[in-house]
Amino acid sequence: MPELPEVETVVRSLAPYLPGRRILSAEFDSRFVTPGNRRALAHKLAGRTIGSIRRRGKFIVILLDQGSLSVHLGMTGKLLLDGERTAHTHGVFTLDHGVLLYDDPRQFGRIEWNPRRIDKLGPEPLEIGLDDFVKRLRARKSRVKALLMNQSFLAGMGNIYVDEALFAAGIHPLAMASRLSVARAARLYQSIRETLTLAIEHRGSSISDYVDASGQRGNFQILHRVYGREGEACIQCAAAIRKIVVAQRGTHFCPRCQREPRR
DNA sequence: CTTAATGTTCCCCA
DNA sequence: TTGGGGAACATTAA
Repeated sequence: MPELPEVETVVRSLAPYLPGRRILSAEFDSRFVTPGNRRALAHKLAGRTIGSIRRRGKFIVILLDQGSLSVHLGMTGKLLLDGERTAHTHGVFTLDHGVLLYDDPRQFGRIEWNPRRIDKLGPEPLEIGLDDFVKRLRARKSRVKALLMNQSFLAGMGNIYVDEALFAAGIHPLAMASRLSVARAARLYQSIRETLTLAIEHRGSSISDYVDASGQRGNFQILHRVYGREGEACIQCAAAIRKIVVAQRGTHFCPRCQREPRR
């Protein structure tokens, strides 16, 4: 469920409530979501006070009075404030006021103490400068779709927003990054910024079950122009949207607006 | 019954 | 060192 706009929305929905809260106790029951010693993790969290909550790439980072906690929502993870426990609730944070639940059917998400994975993330797409982005992009010999999904190149983009940004930029997902002109790379930079900014304004995309911490769905899915629209008419040229597989992910694009790169 | 799903990591190969 | 391809992780819905 979560790419940058969804994670940002979750963080914003928690920010008014979490800072200053004390974690009275924590419980974890999944060896996938919380690999390692779950009781030790719960023990480290008990008694901690939450300082702040922020987003880095697709990670939610909660700074504590001692140490920090990171939550990655994987594909189906949810952080819910005062929500109902289900068969897929794998984390429970009992606070001095309220309860924070981690719910994740597929258990691809991770809850980690002092995470080091975050150190390997590339720059934030809404913070990197144009020149830096263009230079980094054109230095890579990789399909542009695969590159934008690579979190060490750029942090936060996922399958939905890469497809949407490439459509907005008129770039084919199989185009080689190193062969994009400076002008086309610059257009991609702007398309990424506009797509992500608009998606955040619409509180993210709820394709199947994404909700923020208060259980509210996002609305950006109704504005998707290629993702999930295979066979439907392109909103710009009416050609049928095509779906192929790139980097093992369903990839949607307009064959007319995003021309096949010549090889 | 088979396939695909908003993600990441690891292994093998070029 | 870089990048591509495939498998794996667990669950559900179409």
